[in-house]
Amino acid sequence: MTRTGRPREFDRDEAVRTAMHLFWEYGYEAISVAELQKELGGISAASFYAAFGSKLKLFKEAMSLYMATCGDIVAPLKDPDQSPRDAIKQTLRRAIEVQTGTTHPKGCMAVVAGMNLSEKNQEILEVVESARAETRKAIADCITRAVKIGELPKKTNRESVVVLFDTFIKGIAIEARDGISTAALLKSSEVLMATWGQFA
Amino acid sequence: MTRTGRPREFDRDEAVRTAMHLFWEYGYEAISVAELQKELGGISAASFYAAFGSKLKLFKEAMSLYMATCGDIVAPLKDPDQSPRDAIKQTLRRAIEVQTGTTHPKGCMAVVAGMNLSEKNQEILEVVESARAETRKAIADCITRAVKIGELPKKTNRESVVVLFDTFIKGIAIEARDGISTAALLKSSEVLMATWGQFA
DNA sequence: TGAATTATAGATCACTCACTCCAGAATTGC
DNA sequence: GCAATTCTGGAGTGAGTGATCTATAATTCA
Repeated sequence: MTRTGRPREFDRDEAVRTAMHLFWEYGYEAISVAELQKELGGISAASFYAAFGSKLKLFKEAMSLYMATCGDIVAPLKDPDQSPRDAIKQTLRRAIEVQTGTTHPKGCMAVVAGMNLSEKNQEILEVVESARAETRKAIADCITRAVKIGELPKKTNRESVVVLFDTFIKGIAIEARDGISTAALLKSSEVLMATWGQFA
Repeated sequence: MTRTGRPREFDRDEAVRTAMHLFWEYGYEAISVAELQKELGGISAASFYAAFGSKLKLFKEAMSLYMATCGDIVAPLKDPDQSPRDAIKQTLRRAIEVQTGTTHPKGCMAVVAGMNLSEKNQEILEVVESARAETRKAIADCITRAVKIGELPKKTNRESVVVLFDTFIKGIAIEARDGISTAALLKSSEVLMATWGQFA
């Protein structure tokens, strides 16, 4: 079933990817629709709204793309065949490598893209907060599993451990923005992981 | 030496404090001058600019106030009579208690207030980044002192330890914004501190 | 009292914001 | 060819942006 009507003159998927990078770099409010139009190939306002509906909808699409690609650092945590300890280790490594990467903006989009919002754009807050909650949930499930299979003692204060790792992961976003190197963050994550046996 | 001319009809210091809270809550760009005027007691634009010069200058004043008051979590680190370990412990506690406090916005102003900036306001970036760098520097000096006085082994990879604590502290800002409790963060900071002896 | 100084209210500046409308162009199905 | 459909450029929307202007009000000092 071919689509009728005049064909779009730009690649929609590529445009969403570009928009993701722009929102990631500047945040929702600090990148204007006019700038998006320009960066998306100099498309007109009419084309922009015909293709994406609104700035808000485009952001949601960009955020979904992010979570499905760069932002998917929690995949190892969900693998039931993997040891929880190794899974956390890998998730830390992935978070650091993505957030300090050079092929895209620094930091975690879920942390940095919806930080400064005026009253009228509070809906964006829900989008980024639920994205951040996903990561936290995945860590919590992993730690629960670690206790269940005996990799952590039964008496472990699970919440403390979850919050410890989650806080570190969220902090990476700021460190990356401040230019802290991949190597330095990886080493500090090793120090953090070396404490696994200490948890009580 | 009394000041001549018509006296200001609002309390300038209180206005800067109010502005600090607004910038802290919404970030630099997401709070407009018009809103600032309204919250500062319904002052006119003329009064605003006569008192503060510009939005940028008011932000700088607000940031200075923040660093001198709420944001001053690093004071313990600079006390040469205090054990570095206790100093770090106290700084973590202060960071958590301030950032999850209920008398002001959540999170660290240096982290959250200048996150989303358009090209024209990059000067704000320098302000917040240098504020964040202050904290990092204070931690680094403290860890150096810890090694010097033998509280940490000479072979300690200092940068890793500094980045570990700094990342955790910066992460608190995000956790606080996400509603993680003071208690949960304090417990996770204790878990983190329990690893002090592990550093190698 | 009157000059000097400073703060005020209110109008206004050029510009940007997200978004819409319209007429025409490019495609598909018949 | 022709209707139906979709996308395009360009003009334009009202509301909001940070900042300035003018005229006037309130104060100190002489």
